[in-house]
Amino acid sequence: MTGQRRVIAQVLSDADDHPNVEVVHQRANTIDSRISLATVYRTLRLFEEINILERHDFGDGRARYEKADQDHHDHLIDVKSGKVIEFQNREIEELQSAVAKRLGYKLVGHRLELYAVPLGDDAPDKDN
Amino acid sequence: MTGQRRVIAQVLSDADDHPNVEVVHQRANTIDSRISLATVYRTLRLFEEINILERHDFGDGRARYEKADQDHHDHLIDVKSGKVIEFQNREIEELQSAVAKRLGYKLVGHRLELYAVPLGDDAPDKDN
DNA sequence: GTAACTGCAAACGCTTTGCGCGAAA
DNA sequence: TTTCGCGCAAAGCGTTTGCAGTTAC
Repeated sequence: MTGQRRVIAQVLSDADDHPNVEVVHQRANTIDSRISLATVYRTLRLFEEINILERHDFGDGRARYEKADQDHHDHLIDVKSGKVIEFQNREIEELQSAVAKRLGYKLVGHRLELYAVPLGDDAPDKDN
Repeated sequence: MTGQRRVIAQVLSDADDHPNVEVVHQRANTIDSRISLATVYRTLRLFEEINILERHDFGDGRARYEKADQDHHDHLIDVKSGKVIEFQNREIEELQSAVAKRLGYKLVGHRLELYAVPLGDDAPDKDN
């Protein structure tokens, strides 16, 4: 266990958001400025493989990470601000398994993301 | 409206799967071998922007396309074969809106993918 | 001392783009 | 004729990797 890995682990342990690799790199460098981007990539991948971290792809073309959680959750992405909110819904989970089963499959994983705008903030969309 | 665009439109109109760009390019070249990959990329993006096509990302790192459908559906991906099955489930859709609302949001889009293995085919996974 | 890890820079895979030629209207 | 689309090759972007030097143990 090297210093770099400890720092990167710390960064993600402290994070309460879903930082991408560049952001992890920046935060790591705040603690120790001698950590290269390649090491961040390598370490994040390593941590993902041993299930310490989860990798997500929220459609912006870069991977984002969070610590692998005890209890499963999905994500709602605020498309105005980019904020990510975690939620759980047992009913949806059960329906997913049921759908798979009905199609002759056993569910082994899923991806559910809700893209949404704050209520009361949804003026008829003028183009931005 | 050029010949290339007509061919590419045809290819996706005929497709009953979710081809990636390379596959679209191959199929297009079967009809007219003078269509470049760049044109395929440009045309698919164009068609997506005017809502003739939908772009998907099933986690393999390349975009996949299908014609924009009248009725919305989600996807189940057979992780053994890579096959993609479309399905609809009104209950899940409604629950998604409800979840968003409960969090103070209005749902504007979502992504739901089920990753699954064929029933009876799910032997305790030996490493592949 | 040895194996594992790191930084650097080069390479990678998918996608986009600048440019000059050619086709559509 | 004038605009728009095309093919080509180069560039862009996030990510991975070969290599030589450096660390952990």
